[in-house]
Amino acid sequence: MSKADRHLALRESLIAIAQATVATHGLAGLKAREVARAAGCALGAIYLVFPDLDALILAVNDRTLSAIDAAICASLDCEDAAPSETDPGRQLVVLSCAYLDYALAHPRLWAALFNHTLSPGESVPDEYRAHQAHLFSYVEAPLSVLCPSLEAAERALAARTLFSAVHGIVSLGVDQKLSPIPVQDLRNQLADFVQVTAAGLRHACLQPTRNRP
Amino acid sequence: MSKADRHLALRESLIAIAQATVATHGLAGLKAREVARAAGCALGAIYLVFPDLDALILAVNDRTLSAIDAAICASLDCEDAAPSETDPGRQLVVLSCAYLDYALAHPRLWAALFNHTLSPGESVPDEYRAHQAHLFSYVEAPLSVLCPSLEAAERALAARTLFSAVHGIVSLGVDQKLSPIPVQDLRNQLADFVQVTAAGLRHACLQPTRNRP
DNA sequence: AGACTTAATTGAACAATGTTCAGGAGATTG
DNA sequence: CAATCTCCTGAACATTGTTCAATTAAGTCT
Repeated sequence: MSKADRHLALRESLIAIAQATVATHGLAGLKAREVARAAGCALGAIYLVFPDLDALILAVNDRTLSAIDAAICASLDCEDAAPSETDPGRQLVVLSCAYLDYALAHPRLWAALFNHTLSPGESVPDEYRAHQAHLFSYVEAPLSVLCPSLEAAERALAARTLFSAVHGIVSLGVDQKLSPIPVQDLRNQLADFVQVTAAGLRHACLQPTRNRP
Repeated sequence: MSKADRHLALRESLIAIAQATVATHGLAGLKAREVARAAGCALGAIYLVFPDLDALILAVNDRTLSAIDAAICASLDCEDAAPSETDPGRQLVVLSCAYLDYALAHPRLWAALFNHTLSPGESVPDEYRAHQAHLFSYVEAPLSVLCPSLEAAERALAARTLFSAVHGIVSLGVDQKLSPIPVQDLRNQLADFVQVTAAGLRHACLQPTRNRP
């Protein structure tokens, strides 16, 4: 086994262990010594693969983004016995619920995406950004049906906004600091909200009168 | 000066110093020794006033919630030369923009509200929860005009959902991990989004057909 | 006022953490 | 086999939050 191979194998091992740790104990439960022990390597070996623990967390988050992407993709495909859902509003509801479902199923991995604040001066890798953009792109398809008149740049912006709104509902819905809300209520609120917003969007794009303060 | 007074004075001092520190350096910049030095007290004195640093952070966050409340209240009152804005959609836009403006003006204090995850087993104080509920209540007034048919509980839930959506747009709008978006674009997106959703809500509440997956 | 008791406050010590780097272990070469 | 070089180790360091024995201050009684 070559040096590069060992390097890669250790990298994989560390990411897998960190992922499992974050999934069960959250970001705060990730300790360098624990990871090293679980991986069967020396403490310092971590720093031969990652510049610091932040980079390891970033790698875990990258995996999480992939998993969310896969979950959303799957929700679009199988789509509960109705093979081709063509109503864009309903499509957006399906997307949103898939996002919510992932957050509920893997709350700590999901939280790690947003709780982790990178050290000052550091910037996220391009691949990470690409993953985020890919998630937004799922929103763009129904949006272009809803509002065909939008330019590409406008549509991208609107997709980001809509995604952010859904994220906010999910985020504060599962937040421990807010009064807890029953899961079914949360799901209903999210679905209704997306449906209403889709209806509003369809209507607004036919007669685009903008009212800004 | 009685014991209780000194206690209270030190408490005030610690909160003020912590607030200033978080405002300039973020949550991660809050160090027990720094705070003690700035307050002119011993390291251990902090723990005579707060059980741990988390409690101090919670106190700072409580102040931030008050400040946001005040900012939102002010935005409703002064309302750019138009003394009585009666359109509920516009009212919601004003509220949202006030929230965005606070986040932009005090990004680190605002981020501290959501980045801080409380230790397992601990729960937030009731006063904190009351502050959050009060923020939601601002949304309820326009909402009850938009959808008069809603029950009180439904309206409270809807207000929470709408607040969460706005929060999400603001949150991901200022997030360093997403590609940066010009402030003016963000403001426009937020205003348009709220307006569109308000229109959708008004329409949906006249003929409440719910479509859930 | 002075001696004694009680309470409040201190900051050195502790434990837990991320990160580094002098040195050792093992492979490669002459 | 010695010399050299590469890779890896884990003890040591710096920085944290938190505690608690020791010290100082406050109060009380005669």
